[in-house]
Amino acid sequence: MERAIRYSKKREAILAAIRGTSCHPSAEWVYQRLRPLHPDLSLGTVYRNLTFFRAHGLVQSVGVVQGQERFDAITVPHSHFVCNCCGTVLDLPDIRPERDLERTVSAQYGFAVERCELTFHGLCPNCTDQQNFKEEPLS
Amino acid sequence: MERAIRYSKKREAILAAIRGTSCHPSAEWVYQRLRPLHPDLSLGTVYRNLTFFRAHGLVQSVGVVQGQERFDAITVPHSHFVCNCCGTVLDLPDIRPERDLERTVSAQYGFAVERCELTFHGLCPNCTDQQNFKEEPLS
DNA sequence: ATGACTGCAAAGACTTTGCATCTTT
DNA sequence: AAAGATGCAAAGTCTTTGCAGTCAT
Repeated sequence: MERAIRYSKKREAILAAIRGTSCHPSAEWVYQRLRPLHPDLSLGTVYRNLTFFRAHGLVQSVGVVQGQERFDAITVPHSHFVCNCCGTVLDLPDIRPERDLERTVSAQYGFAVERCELTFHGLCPNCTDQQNFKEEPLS
Repeated sequence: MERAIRYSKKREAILAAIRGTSCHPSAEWVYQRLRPLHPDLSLGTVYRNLTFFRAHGLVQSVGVVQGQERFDAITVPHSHFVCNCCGTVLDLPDIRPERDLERTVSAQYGFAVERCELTFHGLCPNCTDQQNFKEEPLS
C-alpha cells in the first residue's frame, strides 16, 4: 500500500517559498525566509520536505554549492551559472546542450540517462568588480 | 612573497593515487587506498592536499556525489556520467557541449566563465540490472 | 634554522533521524 | 481513531582547523 499524503501548512509554505524565488535556495535560506511567518518551523521539517519534493519531482537539486545543497522549482531542463565567489546560482534558460546528447550517451554507453546538467562556473559581474578592486588597491 | 612549496612523500602518494584511478575518488577513498602503504597517513592530510591540488590546478572537483566530494586528475574539459544508485562517476571523453557555448554565456550574460560542466545522471548498466531484478521477484 | 607539512583530535557545518506531540482525514 | 507531519534535540557525515612535532631545504 502506498503511503498517503496529507496537506500541511508548512509544506505548502516551503514549496511556495522555493517557487517564489529564483535564487535556487538552500534549506537554511528557506528556513530563514519562513521563520517570521512560521515561528515554530523547524529546520528538520524543511529538510524533510525538500526530500519529499525532490522525490515527487516538485523540485530539483542544482547540486551542492559551497557546502549547501541548492534547489530549483523549475524542473524542465535548463542550464545554470554558479559564481565561484559568492555562490549565486542563475538560470540560463536559452543555453541548451545539443538536443540528442542524452540519447547519444544512452546508446553509446548503455546508461539509462535520466537527466543532463549543463553548468557554467566563473565569476558574476559583481564579484568580478570586487576582484578587480582588490587587485587595484588605493595606490 | 609567495608561500614556498616543498616536496612531501605523502603529497606525492596522494596525487599518484588520484592519477592512478579513473574512479573519481573521494578523500576517504584515497585515504583507504594509501593506508596499507602509509599507515601513519592522516585523513586531514588527504583533505589538505586535495585542497592544495585543486588550488594549483592539478585536480578538479567533479562535484559532490552522495555527500562526498569527488575529484578528477584529468583537468581538460570532458563530460561525466553519474549513477544515481551506486554513485559511480564515469568519463565521457567524446561527449562535448558545443564549442562556443562558454563564449556565448560570457558575452550574453557578462559572466567571467571559467569552466563548463556537462554531467549526465541516471543508472549505470549494473544498477539497471539490479533494479530490474528487484522489480521481478521470484514469482 | 626556517618554515612547510603532517598527525591527531577537536571543532564546524550541513543533514538526517528518533520520539513524543500535533494535525489531517 | 489512524496515520501522516512536525518540533526538538541528538546523532551522523563529511570536512576543516589548531597545535605540537616532523621533515625538506
